[in-house]
Amino acid sequence: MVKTEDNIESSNLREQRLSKLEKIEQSGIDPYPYEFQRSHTSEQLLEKFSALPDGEKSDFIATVCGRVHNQRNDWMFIDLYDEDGKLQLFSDVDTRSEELKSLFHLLDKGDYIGATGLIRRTPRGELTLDVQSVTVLAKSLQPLPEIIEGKRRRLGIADVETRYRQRYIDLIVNPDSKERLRKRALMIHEIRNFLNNQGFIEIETPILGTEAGGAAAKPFVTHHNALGMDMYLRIATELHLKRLSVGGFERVYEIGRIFRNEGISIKHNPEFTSIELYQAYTDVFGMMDLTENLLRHVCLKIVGKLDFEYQGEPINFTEPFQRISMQDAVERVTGKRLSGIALNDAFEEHVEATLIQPTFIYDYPVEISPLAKKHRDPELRAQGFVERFELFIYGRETANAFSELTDPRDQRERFLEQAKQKEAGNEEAHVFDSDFITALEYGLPPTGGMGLGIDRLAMFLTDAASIRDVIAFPTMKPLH
RNA sequence: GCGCCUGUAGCUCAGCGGUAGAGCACUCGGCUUUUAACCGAUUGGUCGAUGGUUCAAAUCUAUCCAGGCGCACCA
Repeated sequence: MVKTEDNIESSNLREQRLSKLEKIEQSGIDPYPYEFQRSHTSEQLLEKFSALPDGEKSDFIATVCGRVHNQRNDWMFIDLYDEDGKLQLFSDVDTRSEELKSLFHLLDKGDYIGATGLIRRTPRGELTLDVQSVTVLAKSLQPLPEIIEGKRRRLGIADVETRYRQRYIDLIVNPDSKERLRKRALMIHEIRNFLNNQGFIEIETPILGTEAGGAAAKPFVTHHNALGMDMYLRIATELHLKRLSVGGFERVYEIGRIFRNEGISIKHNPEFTSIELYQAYTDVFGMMDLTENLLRHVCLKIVGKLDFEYQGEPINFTEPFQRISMQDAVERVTGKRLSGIALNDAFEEHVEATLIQPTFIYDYPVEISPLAKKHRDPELRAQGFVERFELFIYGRETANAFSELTDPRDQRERFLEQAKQKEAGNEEAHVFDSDFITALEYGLPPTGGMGLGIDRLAMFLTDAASIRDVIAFPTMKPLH
């Protein structure tokens, strides 16, 4: 137990801070006030006074606010952070008012404060606000984590579990984490921009449904009490979006959350974000061009150029993406010309991991493509190929597209085949969606469709090793 | 689901059968126009949980909990 003159009695940092909080209240200050008017953000001040020479004072009074990240020399120097960045505050110990003295005594790193004062630049070149008054904006009861990096000590956290479970701490202390989420948001914004500018419309389709179709995956099951029935979280947006195509939306897409009841890994989170888009009167090759253009656009906006490093590996979007058929790709490595499931297995085993630079692999076996149109080339059609591509980057499947199957008779057969597999025990076989077939019977025009994992794209563009780094609150087991 | 590794102070870690340690943070004092400020002192822990072995367990062991990585499944 610590016994001080101020009678702060505690064996616990939180208790200490609680005690300070009470003292702030007792002095008539609201530690959790309702609003605050600032005159500038840190970034605005740095910009406004970029020409102020070292050691010069301005005659400008500003009011700023943010979180105290560090304090030196008995609150003489304070690093105040807002969303834009840092501004240093200065308060001379000798000339400090009594109120300020006692207030600083009750503040801690992590507290939110506002401050008003004259702007100057120190002889060492740091833009600084000479504190005249301080407002408490939120007392922080929890100490912020710090790490030692070589000789440098800084706010930070090494424990990845805490970073994911308590993302707010991660965001406070790790600028990189905040930047990643910012870039992800910008990326999604730019995808929408790109598509909206080409006449696409975004329509939301159901997440909750009576069956989960459109992909081969196990769904999450939930229950609707009033209807007295189990319902499923969607595993794809495909079948609903194509119904919209039937309805006459010629360019439609949805960016939304998908749920798949599968394992968790560095590349998999049970809920993730996909984009699927459908464009009438085009085919799988139209989708290749669109995908390539979309990725270039987004890369340029997020990274600022068309090449970047992912986990130390240079990735280049400058050149036209390579395009090679699955048969050719496999033959090049194994010398064998295969088809069907054997082809796909050989591809996954021998080729996939080698596709570091963006590569479109096209012409897929019909067995694993129940929603794609049979190949227009009679020979390839006879060998059981459909018009489909997947885009690989860094050995990972990044996008998936077809000439959409529009013949309701063929679609019925494909679904029947899937139903057989389901009966044979394949939990992940597609469900038979009879209303979808009815929709096709009303007529789906020739359509190209493409799907892309937003999280995985965000990983590439922000050089994130784990999908959890680009998801604000990744799925975690509860503690106890 | 399987395999390997990890869990000790607020943070980062050492200790690996014999009285729980270090640096930083916190608190106090000194000094101060600093940016890891500096100097000194104090404080702080049911060693992830529960059993077992032992005179003695943070240490050995079993089970469980949580996490990381790899494999499998998948996007």
